[in-house]
Amino acid sequence: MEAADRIALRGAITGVGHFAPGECIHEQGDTPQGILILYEGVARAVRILGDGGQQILALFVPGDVLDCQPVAAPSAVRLCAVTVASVAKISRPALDELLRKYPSVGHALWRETARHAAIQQEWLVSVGRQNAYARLAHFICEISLRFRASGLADAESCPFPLTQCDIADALGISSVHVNRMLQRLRGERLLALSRGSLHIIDHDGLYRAAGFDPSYLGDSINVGE
Amino acid sequence: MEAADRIALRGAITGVGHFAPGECIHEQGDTPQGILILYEGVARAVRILGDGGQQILALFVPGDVLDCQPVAAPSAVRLCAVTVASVAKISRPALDELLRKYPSVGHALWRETARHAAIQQEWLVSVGRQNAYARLAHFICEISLRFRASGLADAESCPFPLTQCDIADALGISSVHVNRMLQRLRGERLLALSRGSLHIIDHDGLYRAAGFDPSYLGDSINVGE
DNA sequence: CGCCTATTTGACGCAAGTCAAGGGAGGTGG
DNA sequence: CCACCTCCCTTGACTTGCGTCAAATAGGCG
Repeated sequence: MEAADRIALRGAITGVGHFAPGECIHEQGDTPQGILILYEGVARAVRILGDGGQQILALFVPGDVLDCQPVAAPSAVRLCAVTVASVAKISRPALDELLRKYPSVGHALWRETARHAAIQQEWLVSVGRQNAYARLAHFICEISLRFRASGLADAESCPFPLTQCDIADALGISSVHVNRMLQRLRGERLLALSRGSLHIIDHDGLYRAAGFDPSYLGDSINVGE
Repeated sequence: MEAADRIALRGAITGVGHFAPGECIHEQGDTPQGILILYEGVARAVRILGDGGQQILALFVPGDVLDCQPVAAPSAVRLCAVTVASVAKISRPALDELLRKYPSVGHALWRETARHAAIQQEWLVSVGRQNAYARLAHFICEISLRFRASGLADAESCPFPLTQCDIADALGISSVHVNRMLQRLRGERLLALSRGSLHIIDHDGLYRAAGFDPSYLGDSINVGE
């Protein structure tokens, strides 16, 4: 994204919201009035199912656009803060104006939509074709890379704000089985994970266990401070 | 999509390709030179895995854009014809020109990207949180609706060009289990499926078994003849 | 008619789900 | 400063949905 576009995007912001962990940012079924950009913290998109279960469909780090769509339509997911989070909002009229004046911003947002579709596609491959062990390893690889890219993590260790139940809801397995597979990853000295902090011990080993290829993670639109 | 945009899009077409069933339209890892729009037939996007397995990530019907992305990047999937198919191509320079002259075409394509992301999201929910029975029912509901919307099916019956192995690769289960679940759907008198032709007997019953809500299927960009 | 591919069926094994109970760790209030 | 509560993690025992292997059957086509 060009510097001029970034400035234009920042100039179009019509409000900033602050959310506590677990708080709902946007409800499933409601129609979004504009787009939301995550500034600080971690958020997630989750589908609530009829039987009480839920599927986590995406995680967002600072710089990501939540539910990036060109037109207003009832949202198919609930957006929640995972950690304390702040979210910039660009209202629908402001967005229309912005897209009209700066067509390249539209392209950048389109690219952002495509980027999230690519990430979701990897999740689909992972959930569809890999066993729980590889799925968990893959998930952790992606998290650690995206957290690092967004400045949430340093080289040493990475914050990990998800419970094992959350991981289970993302991977489509049970939380008990997440625990079993985490034990295994720990036992194989691939990583350490405790008290909300992740440390990858054997980088290559973990990538190999996951069959992980990071090329699908492009650059986020990088809205900046 | 506006009529003017549709005309502009059609005018930008730089070539049409014809493909036999099973033939590869675009190879995984190659960088697309422009965008591809399916005119006739059915196509699919599939990820080839290292262990010989594969995951079908999308099905395309006439009017769909294959792998709709704003920028050229190595494709993460292989695109294959399922039936005999013809594909219109708009080369990268022609696309750039088109987007410059008709910004609203860009918005339509962006919407198409978002639409396919929404479909993929439903697949992720289905694969992640539903059992094989509901997954299969859901898949068949979607197929039949999309085929009908694109004019491939009439009210009576619907062409069904996929083998049970194909379904297995789409749903992330084994082909033997697809067979078992199909037997069950037949036994419950919800549908009939034989010799490449699908007939839904109990519409409501099938929707209920699948937990299917069709609202995620928006309109395709509808390029027309 | 014979080949090839897709479907069907059965037997068996395993990865993962479910249920249930116990143990920490942090937070809060007395 | 301790007691208690509430999440979350951990473990074990048992169950089951689905995978795998293998063989038989059925169509479609040259």
